[in-house]
Amino acid sequence: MLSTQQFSLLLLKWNHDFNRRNMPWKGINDPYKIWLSEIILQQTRVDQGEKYYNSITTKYLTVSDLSLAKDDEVYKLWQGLGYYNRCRNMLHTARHIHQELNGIFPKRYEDILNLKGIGDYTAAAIASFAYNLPYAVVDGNVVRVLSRVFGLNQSFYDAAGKKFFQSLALELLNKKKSAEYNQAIMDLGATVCKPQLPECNQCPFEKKCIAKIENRINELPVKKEKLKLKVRHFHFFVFEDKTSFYILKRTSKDIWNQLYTFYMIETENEKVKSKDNIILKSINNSPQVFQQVLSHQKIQGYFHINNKITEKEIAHLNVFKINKYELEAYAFPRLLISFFQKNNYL
DNA sequence: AAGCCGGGGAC
DNA sequence: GTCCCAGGCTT
Repeated sequence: MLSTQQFSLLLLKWNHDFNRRNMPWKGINDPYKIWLSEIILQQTRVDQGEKYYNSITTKYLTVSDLSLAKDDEVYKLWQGLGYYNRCRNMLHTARHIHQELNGIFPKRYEDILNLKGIGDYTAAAIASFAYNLPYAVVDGNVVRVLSRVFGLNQSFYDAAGKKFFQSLALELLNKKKSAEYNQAIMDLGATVCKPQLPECNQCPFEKKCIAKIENRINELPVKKEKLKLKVRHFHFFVFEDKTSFYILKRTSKDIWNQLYTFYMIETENEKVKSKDNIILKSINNSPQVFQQVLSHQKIQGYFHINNKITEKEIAHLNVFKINKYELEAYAFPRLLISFFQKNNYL
């Protein structure tokens, strides 16, 4: 059995000798940029998040710069990244720091944790990377590495499991080199101890890894129960003239909050019944159909074009008029981007 | 505790 | 198709 000292030693040696992973935020200590990178990377692959990190940090050099930006401008930069409440919380926190904290990022773990959009993982990441404070990160990478190396059948997806892994991770943490250690274990998980086809021959724990020894690599970590896909039917009504579209901003707690779409209704199936909306007397009944599969729902998008509607009727809807050349100023869901591209608007 | 929130890359 | 990603918030 591996002692905590051995674990840390082997990990740091691997990090020094073999880890060549490089990312724009790696090794920096600006809490603002570290915070941005961590928010962007929540449930998001490094490859996917990197260009968003670059564009946001290029446009807003400090947290105060970001705090002064317009919502729509920032959401536009976030477009396509998903989990849009992260963007909402990010703006809230930037403005809180600018207005209430004189633009100074908090330095204590508890204060960092209290910021909107920051949970256990992100607080530990910022505290260790920016200030080298002794807090252990527990993300998907860490759970996978620890589960395999120590052969843990504990699930991470309940309160007891979270506590268990956080406790173990803290015990293993090299308290004097928390930044280096935390980065190393995540890098190991991302580049060697991968979810599928891990490269055990490059792993410093190969000879000690319980999962490897007992041939349980594919069983660990204990998987999260997969959620069943709910199918939803969204009917979009494209009101347009030569130069303009009518769009609206979504403001419910539903999917795509704060993004823009056409006027839309949701129905039980692919059919729109006249009772579904009295305004839509003359809907086009052969819409363009686009589908988007998300992790938790499948969305069928029906785009009804050439709708006959008067200005007076439009006034009853929640929409406003934009010029077609303004499309690039608004953040749209992927599904609408597909529609715009297919019809050569983008 | 369970549900909800996007989108995409690797296989 | 399946898995899962530098998770967190709401109910």
